[in-house]
Amino acid sequence: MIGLVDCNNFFVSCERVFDPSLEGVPVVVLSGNDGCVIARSNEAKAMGIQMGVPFFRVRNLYEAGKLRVRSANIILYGDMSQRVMSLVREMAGKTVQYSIDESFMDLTGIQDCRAFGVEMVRKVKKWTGIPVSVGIASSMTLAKVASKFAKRYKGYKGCCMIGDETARVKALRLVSIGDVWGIGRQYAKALNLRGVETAYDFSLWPEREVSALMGVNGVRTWRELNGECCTQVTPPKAARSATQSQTFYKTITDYDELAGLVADFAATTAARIRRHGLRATTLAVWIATDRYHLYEKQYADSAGTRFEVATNDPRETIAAATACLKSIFRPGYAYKQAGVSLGGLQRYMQPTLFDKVDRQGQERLLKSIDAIKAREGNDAIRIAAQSSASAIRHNEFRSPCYTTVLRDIIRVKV
DNA sequence: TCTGGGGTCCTAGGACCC
DNA sequence: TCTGGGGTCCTAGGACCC
Repeated sequence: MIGLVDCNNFFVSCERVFDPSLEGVPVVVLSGNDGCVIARSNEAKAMGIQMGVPFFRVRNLYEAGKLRVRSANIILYGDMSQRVMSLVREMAGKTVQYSIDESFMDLTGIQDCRAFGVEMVRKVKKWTGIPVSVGIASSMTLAKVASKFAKRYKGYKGCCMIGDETARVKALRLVSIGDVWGIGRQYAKALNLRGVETAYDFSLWPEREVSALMGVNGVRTWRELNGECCTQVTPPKAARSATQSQTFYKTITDYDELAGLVADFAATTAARIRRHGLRATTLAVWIATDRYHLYEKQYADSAGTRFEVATNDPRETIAAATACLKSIFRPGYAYKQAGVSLGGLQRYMQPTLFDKVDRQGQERLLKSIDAIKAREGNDAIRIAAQSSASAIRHNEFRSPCYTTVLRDIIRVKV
């Protein structure tokens, strides 16, 4: 059997661990720049607040004291995630983390899967403060379905298992096709048009028709709903690309200001892949004006380039990103978004015959920079071209980094 | 009705996920 | 006034090869 552990309303739950006054009341967590709602407590969901809704649409609720609000604190959530996931690994053995708040588990060999799941829910809550749900079934897609039921009905004590054919059919009849993992908005619409309302309707379709409409991924989802296991719990492959992008709180018209931010993206993305021992062979830069303000002059473009020798040196990524930016920047526009993406990531470096860079010296320098950052903080050392993207981020409702920054550690009154 | 056949590589765009 | 950010995979089509 395959299990899925899923943290309930994860970002909100993290905030609640350190601020119990958020317990039992409507809470939302906002995206970067406090743009839109990216997590909701059950109480906030019950008020009808939708995922992804712009904050200004619900700000009145906050001002009326009916809604509590937090800016996203990814450092805190990342650390809490590690605590939960390491405990899950310890209990289940073979696991694969699927996202910041979900892990799949291979439960082969476990006698009483449901009892195991119930115990996991209890233990994770007790040890980390985070409430989780566990879904168990013969395939990943069905385990996803099961975890939704575990959340929906209190009687399951946090763990639902789809263990036989009767349970499978009963469950699929209760799930709308759009709520199935792998069926997004477009396919849900297309399927509704063809008379498919529930996951069960879909599971009865002939495989040929599924294949014609949705290709190989659709067939995989269809088979998994029918109980066949098509995806194994295997370690994730190394990342193939890494991106950093930002929607700015204000618009930017000045080239130098934009170039400083793009340089910062290029440098931090390089640092990120370096931490994973990866190098990039391609780089792309994109910029765009405010797509929501159509009465303003619109412009968006991107440009890419290729590295002769795969690199994770911020000096090289900054130089490449700056050249790309120069080729697409048009004066007279108010830019609202920009991003840098490194692609073709690989573990090895193949030097070329005419490479002019001293690669060993480069490696030594980068190691020294990383060591200084590790000791003195991320902002202790930077390339002159970089400005600070985080400095222009707007976060009105930021909570402290309780678990990762010493001065933010929680105080207990005596 | 008719068009050779079999490949590879790259890119852009579209679907999906959290 | 104010609308996120980070990914994956597949497919179709074009350029090119023999």
